Amino acid sequence: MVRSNVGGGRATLHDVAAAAGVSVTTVSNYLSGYPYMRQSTKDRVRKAIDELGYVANTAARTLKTGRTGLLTLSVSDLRQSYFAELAERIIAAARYRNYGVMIESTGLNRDREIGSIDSVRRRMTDGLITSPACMGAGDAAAFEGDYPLVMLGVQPFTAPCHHILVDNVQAAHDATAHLIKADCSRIALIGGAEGGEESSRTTRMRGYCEALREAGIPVRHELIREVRDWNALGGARAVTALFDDGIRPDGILACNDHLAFGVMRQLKDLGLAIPGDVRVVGFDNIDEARFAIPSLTTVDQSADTVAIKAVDSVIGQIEAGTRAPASVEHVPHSIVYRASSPEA
Amino acid sequence: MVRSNVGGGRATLHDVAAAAGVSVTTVSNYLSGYPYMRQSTKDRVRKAIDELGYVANTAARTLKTGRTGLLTLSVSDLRQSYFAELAERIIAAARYRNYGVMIESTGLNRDREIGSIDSVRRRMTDGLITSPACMGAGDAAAFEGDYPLVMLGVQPFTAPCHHILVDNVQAAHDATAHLIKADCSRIALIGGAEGGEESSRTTRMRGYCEALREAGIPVRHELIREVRDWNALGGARAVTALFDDGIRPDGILACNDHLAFGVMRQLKDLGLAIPGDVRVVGFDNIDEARFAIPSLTTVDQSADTVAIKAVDSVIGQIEAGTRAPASVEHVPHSIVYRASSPEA
DNA sequence: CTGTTAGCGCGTTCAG
DNA sequence: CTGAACGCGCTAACAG
Repeated sequence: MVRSNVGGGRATLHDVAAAAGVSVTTVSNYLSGYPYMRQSTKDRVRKAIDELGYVANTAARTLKTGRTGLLTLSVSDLRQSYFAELAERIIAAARYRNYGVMIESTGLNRDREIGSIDSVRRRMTDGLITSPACMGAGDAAAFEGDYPLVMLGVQPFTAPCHHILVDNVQAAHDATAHLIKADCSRIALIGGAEGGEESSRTTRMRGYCEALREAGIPVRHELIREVRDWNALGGARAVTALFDDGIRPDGILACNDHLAFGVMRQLKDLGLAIPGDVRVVGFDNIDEARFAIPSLTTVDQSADTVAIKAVDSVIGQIEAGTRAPASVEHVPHSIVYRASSPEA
Repeated sequence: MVRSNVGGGRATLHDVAAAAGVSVTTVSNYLSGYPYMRQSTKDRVRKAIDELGYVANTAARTLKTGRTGLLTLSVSDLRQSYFAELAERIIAAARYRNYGVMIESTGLNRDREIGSIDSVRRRMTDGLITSPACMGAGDAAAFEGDYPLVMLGVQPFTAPCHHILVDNVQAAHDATAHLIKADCSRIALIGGAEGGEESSRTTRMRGYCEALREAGIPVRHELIREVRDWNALGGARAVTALFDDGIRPDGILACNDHLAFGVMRQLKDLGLAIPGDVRVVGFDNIDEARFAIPSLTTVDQSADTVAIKAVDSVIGQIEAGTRAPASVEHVPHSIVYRASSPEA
């Protein structure tokens, strides 16, 4: 019978020791699985622990050991399905390793992205996994330090840490090549950007251009549409703009799945068939992509692999007591073929 | 010039005190905004802090004060947009109050739902906001205790704490009444359940039945379809099953927006017009609902209000040092009219 | 206005 | 195999 005296939660190691008629060391040893102990002692301790509903105080342990058992995950917006799915997997991977995850949502705010290192600086958390979206080329220094850190996603700076991401240039290249192979010649890119700092926008743009060039198709800038907010509305508007400009693409590569959903919606409203008149490919392979109308062909970013690698890396650093050397690790990507653009 | 000695993070209050030539109390006072201090002392302390790159150690403070500045949010699956949006808002509300949020994802596992109280039992976290989905009528005792707790969503038990939720019966009633007012007479309910423990499924079902009865429309059980997983696939399948059984609804109330997306997809594939042939109403008002094809009429659950109330409540309890008395608080709901079923 | 001091609860020596 | 004692870094009395 456990007495959950959670709130008033008195019982301390001393109480247990007193109740069991042993010393605190003995209880501590018992708790950490120290083997050389009389069975009768073990039983007494176990009984005392149960009766008192003893639960170790994390703060005291942390103060002593320097470990909180917590990780910080910093993303820009959990409402973006990609991040929600990534978070879900990171929580699962961390849980498996007996770590908890504190989530910081920075809402596309550079200062808050930088500020997310605070939780580890204050030792509230043992390490940081971050995916900044608004930091500039000069911001690398913000991450200088020796605390455990893993960086996720394309960045305009060279992070002084382990950096995990898919090869966005190659991924966009592959997706574009797929459309070309399916006989598309007027391929639009929704969400790409021609200039600005290195980001998903620019790298996916580069892959797109590369693939076109390799196929001998000239890059037409009217086909490239920047979109600020990568959501369905942005995708729909981009299609409208495209058609308003008299452009009739036969293939569309959207920089994420939400954009692709909006693209498909607008194409349908214009009376176009997918993939008959226009093929559509997205990016991220979020859960909803399977259920879209039609189901969406998309680039899988192996969020699961990223999650596991990120958690392994940061915990490895925690256990090693020092940051991993700077390095870039590309995780594999793949195209998931569905109805919006079947494999050619 | 800040030396970010995060990892090796030595500098302690004593170091700062020594460097500034004052005592630890003075530094501590300075840090907590104690007003009665000579400006020159303040300056010396500030300077020492900057030079040493001092950052307070949370664990030590926690050990002393008993507060971690962390909340636990426990949900079943962050990939469900409703929870992602709720989490985002709870993080924002907590952040505003200078609290961090640790997220527990329990994946429809009862034991893990119960286990989510562990983080507060171990005092790793100051309070818990939880939205269990798999606990039974007999599980109320699991939440006995005096720690700060807020329960969210319909539950089969009377939670011994502050419990925040929308009135699901009334909400489903309103949604159904809206369809009736729009001249629907064969209204299907997707995701409702006729039996089983009290849950969103059964309460929404009750509201649906009530509204029909009030309008003098008999409840036809073939129109009610249980769906295990409330995602688009489930919604699409339910529609298929409905039509396979020879049933032709003219209005469909889906128990969440994802179901509604699948419903709409399947209706379209069957060549039916929305809202012309069939009107569709969802539940939750997730962000994507605005962008669906057609845009989705849905019941808004005021996730934002829930988030703010939940955070306020749990922090209130933390500050009061005791759990709030058991109480049920209904937050307002509203129907957001969009293209899938415009206001009659 | 500032300094001294005693714990918070746990892990970890070091004796016995 | 077990017990006593110290200290992690900070806050809060309490003195001065």
